[in-house]
This record gives sequence, C-alpha cells and structure tokens, in this order.
Amino acid sequence: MIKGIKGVKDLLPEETPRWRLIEEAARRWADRYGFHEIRIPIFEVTTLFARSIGASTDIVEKEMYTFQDRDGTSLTLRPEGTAGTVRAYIEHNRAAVPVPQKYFYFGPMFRHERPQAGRLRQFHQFGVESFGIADPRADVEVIALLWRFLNDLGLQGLTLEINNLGCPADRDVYRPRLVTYLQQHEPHLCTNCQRRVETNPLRVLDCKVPECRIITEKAPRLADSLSETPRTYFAGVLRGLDLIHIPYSLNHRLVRGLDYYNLTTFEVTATNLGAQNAVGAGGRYDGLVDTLSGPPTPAVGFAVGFERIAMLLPESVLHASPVQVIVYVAAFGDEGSIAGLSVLEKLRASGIAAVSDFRASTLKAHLRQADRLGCGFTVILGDDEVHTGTVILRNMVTKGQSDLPLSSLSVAIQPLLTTS
RNA sequence: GUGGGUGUAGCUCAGUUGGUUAGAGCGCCGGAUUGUGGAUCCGGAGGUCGCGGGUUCGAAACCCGUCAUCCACCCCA
Repeated sequence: MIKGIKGVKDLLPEETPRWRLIEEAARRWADRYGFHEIRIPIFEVTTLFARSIGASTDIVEKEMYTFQDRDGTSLTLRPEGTAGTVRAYIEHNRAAVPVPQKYFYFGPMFRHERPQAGRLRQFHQFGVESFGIADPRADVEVIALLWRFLNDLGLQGLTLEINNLGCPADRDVYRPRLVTYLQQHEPHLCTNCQRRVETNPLRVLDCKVPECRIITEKAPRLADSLSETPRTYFAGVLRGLDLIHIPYSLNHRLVRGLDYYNLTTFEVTATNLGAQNAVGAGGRYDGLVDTLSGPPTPAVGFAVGFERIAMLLPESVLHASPVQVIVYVAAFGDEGSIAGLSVLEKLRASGIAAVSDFRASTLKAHLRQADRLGCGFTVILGDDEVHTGTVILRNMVTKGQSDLPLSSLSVAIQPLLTTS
C-alpha cells in the first residue's frame, strides 16, 4: 500500500467542515479590515527564502524542502508566506498603487521537521501583510484583526503577548551587553543556552528552563537599550490597543525566530495545546522589502496555524452552523428505480439537495441509508407509486407521510421541506 | 537530528509464567419484519498479531534489526 508522506495529513470529509468554518471566519474578518486576497505560488527560488527569513535560522538551515529544477535552479516549497508576498509586491510594483496594499492569504506551508502535536511537515496558515504604512495604527489594525478573528471562533484560553524589538541598531547595542551578562552566569545555564550564548543570545531569554529564567530575569533588558524613536512608536501601538480594548501582556522575553522582524512583535498562545502552544504570531518587518531589492517599505503582518486553531475549536461553534435539509430518494423495483433517477435530477435542478444509495434494492435498505445520511425527508417511490403517479414523502423525524404527485413533485415538495 | 511510548478485526482495546482453534465492546452484514429507518433479540462475516530474522518442542508474548505512528527536545504557526 502506498501511504502518505510522514507529517503530511489527509483532511477527510468529516473534518473539512471544521476547516471551512475557520476559512470563512478568516475571510470575513480580513474583508472587514480592508485586506484583499492574494494567491502566491507554493514554491519559489530558494534564495528568496534564504535572504528574507535569514540564512542562519533553523528554517533555512535544516527545514526547507529544496530541490533542483531541470535547469539546475534551486527551488523550495514555501516554509512561510511573507517572503512570497513581498516578492509579489515588489515584482508587480505595488508600491506605485495609490491605495494601501493590504493582503491576506491562505495555504499550505512546508517544513521538514519531526511531526508532533500541532506540528506537521505540510501545515496551513492564514496570514495578512500590510505594506507601506509606518504608523502605529497599522500595527494595531493587524493585531486587532488577529484577535477578533480568533475570538469570533470561540477559542478559549488565549493570551496576546507583545514586545518591542527596536531597530537593528538597537539590537546591535543590546546584544553585547546581554552576552557579557550571560557569560558571567554561563555555568548555571542549561546546555542548550550555553550554546545559544554564541549562536543566538536573544533566544536565551525565551528558554523555559527555570534556572535560565532566574538568570535572565535579572539580565539587562532590550527595552533599556532602545533609542527614542522605537520607544515612542511602541508606546503608540500600546495606546491604540488600549483604546480599542485589545487585552495584551508585555513580554520582554518575546523574540521571534525569523530575522526580518523589528519594532512590534507579538504572539498569541493557548493553553491546552501541548508543547507547540503558539496559535499565531507576527510583527513589523520594515527592512524586508528593501532587503529583497524593493523600495524601502514599512510593513507589518501575522500568520496563524490552521491545525492549531482546529485543535482549539469548540464543538459548540461547529454545531451552531445551520443544517441543510437533504431529501433521500428511495427508489426501488424495476419501474421505481428508473423513475427515481428522474426524480433525483428534478429535485436537484430545482435547488433541493437530493441523494440516494444505488446499492440499496429494498425499501428497508433505503430507509436505513436515509437515516445514516441524516436526511430529513425520504421520497418513497416503488412500482406501485409509478402506477398511481404519486410518491410518498416521509418526514424522517415525525414519521408523518403524505402523497404527492409524481409529475410536479419538485414544486409540490417545496412547502413541506421544513423540519420544524 | 536526539530521546521516550505504542503497533493484535473497520474503530477502541484485552490477551495470565511462552502452551493447543487469538478474544471483547462498538461498527458491519443477514434474520425476526415478503414495501417502512433508529431500539431490542438471534445469527454471521471479518486477523500477514507492523515487517524481517533469531531463541524454543512450541512465540502475539522473549531477543536483535527494521518500518510506521504518537509524544517530547531542538525550533516554530
């Protein structure tokens, strides 16, 4: 048997309603905030990701699905959506369009990691990117969209954490100060963090080991190394969130794994989600468009993980959606079976959802299938009914039955199709 | 890439110190009901015990290897 690839999952029909619910909510909220859908390729030239995400990040170093095109060009399945969106923004010169360029996207992303709870090799994200607006209100708008969307889905136990990364120059000032401090306490750090002091000192702040947390609690803070402009900007973001009542908590430890973030960075985490507890995250990336040879363009965005939202989605939200009435056509006998095919088609043509199981040859088998398929009504049509020119309409809930004319069934049936 | 758990019927799982024909519940099919579903009762079908090797008179069980899957680390949505 040929099986699916490790970490790549099928979404069977039982699960797709849950996903559609999330997609529809995402579209609804993106629309309300004035974001427009962009559809970008799921693969790009490898250098796009290497340059945007950062050559020394884990994603680029060991998690990308990279392969050669026939002419030898190195291509990569997208590990995230921002790089491709920025590439499209530059390539189509969207900076010249005189209205705000605010995009959203859906789709699969690919990272070669070991699967675990809430993490797959092919996973799905909804993301938004807001280009060209260097105003705290753009950050607030993006964060608000994220927060309203998640709340609309009824997700519980969410926390919005936010931090100010400042500009790259601020971090260049801060990093040596942090490293000096960490080196003084290096023997007491976990082995991971001892390594991180060299490779990525800011990540030590994010470590969950209690001993490391005690040390980093007293470490110099990035906030104290920031210059005046980022401080003012970030204060504006927080003021905006306060004004529209988005609850957040400041987390000076929050540093993102991707190189392109600056200023505002945020993350929504959930309890009851296992070890991978980030539902969505994002931030400002003012330097990225420039890095990819576009015009200097401020930008801010986020991405959320569909799989993680789906895990948190309460059943009540799923059952709240209205149930469509489906008519089952139980056609049996030589003449009934033939007449049933026409009835099915006429019902469908008049806008009624109608199904049948052609394997069933007895009324008993048909009714059993109607029940299993959750049909509210069954049209019973055997040879006897063909001869009298009628059908029997059975309400599967009340068990009430009535005769209807076969010739004008799709009209006669309409007023009766209420389950109440 | 590293560590741990789990692989037995369609699904969830039992299976004693190694012992003869591998079980249960749910589901499925049929009958009780010859043209009326769900409930009940009765009957039935369904297994490469993940795979390969080894130990043994005898392996689902013990050993080695391998694969799959889950969880965790790393890292991230």
